[in-house]
Amino acid sequence: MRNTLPRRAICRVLAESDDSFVTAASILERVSETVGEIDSSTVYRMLNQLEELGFLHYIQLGSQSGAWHLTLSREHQHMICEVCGRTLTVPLEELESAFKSLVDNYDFHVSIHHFVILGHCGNCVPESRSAKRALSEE
Amino acid sequence: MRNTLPRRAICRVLAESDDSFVTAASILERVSETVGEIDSSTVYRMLNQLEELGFLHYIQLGSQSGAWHLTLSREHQHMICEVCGRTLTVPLEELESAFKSLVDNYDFHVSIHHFVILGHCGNCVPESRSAKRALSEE
DNA sequence: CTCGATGCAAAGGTTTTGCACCAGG
DNA sequence: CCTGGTGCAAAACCTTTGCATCGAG
Repeated sequence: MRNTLPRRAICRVLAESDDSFVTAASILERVSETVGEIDSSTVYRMLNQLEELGFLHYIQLGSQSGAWHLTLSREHQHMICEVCGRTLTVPLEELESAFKSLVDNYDFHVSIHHFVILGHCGNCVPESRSAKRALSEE
Repeated sequence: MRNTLPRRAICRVLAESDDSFVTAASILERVSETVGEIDSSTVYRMLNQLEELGFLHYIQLGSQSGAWHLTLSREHQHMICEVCGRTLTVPLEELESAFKSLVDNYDFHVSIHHFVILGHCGNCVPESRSAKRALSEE
């Protein structure tokens, strides 16, 4: 893998993301704020490469765009409130008993990096997708 | 809601889907096999209406397209093998203890209809997205 | 008759791909 | 050098939207 400016820029954004989710769009924006414009195809190619190498994991986040996050920390799962968008981090032990029974009873092995648990937090009332769309348009 | 031919056709497909996931594309295909071509915009408008009425729930399934499924049966959750695509149905009790702790400890309420649990089943070996893409192109 | 539903066409957003060119090693 | 990486442009794909028309009630 060659050491190029777009690569360095993307890696820096990923490093700064800590453990949150990044989208292709967010990377493009962040990079253009610092080292300047790079092409979206470069970002996608890079993300896919890093995913193949196992550094990133892909999930489908919103209704439109996908997101990636670092593989580094394996010990937790994410819960996202569908109303306010807040992301909660749950230690995996919290879910281990349930997931263990899935292996025992169904021979199914959960890959925690490939999905998030959706729901709503205590402050929020669940709404329909269209209601959310209407809200976000205001 | 008026009783029109496209509506009847879409509802029939949904009814026949039992509890599996349907995409807009799968509806279009199925309908065109029976009563004939209808427009995709009609399908999307219909699906969004049914979702607002609470008959359907939307989830993000593959990397590109969304999917809907009937709200009817509330008592289970879906697990999808990322390798072979098989869908397993898990009674909610199986997960209830874990999800209960999420309420107790995080005040987070899981909406089981809005996501699936991804992983791999006993027969399959997990692969990267790009490997899957390559496979599906063969 | 009236309003809601449809089909068509076009637009929007995300992601992928072909290609010529450039530059890292 | 030589291969891999880049930007550009264009395409593919899914979904939404504007608009004129049609038909259910």
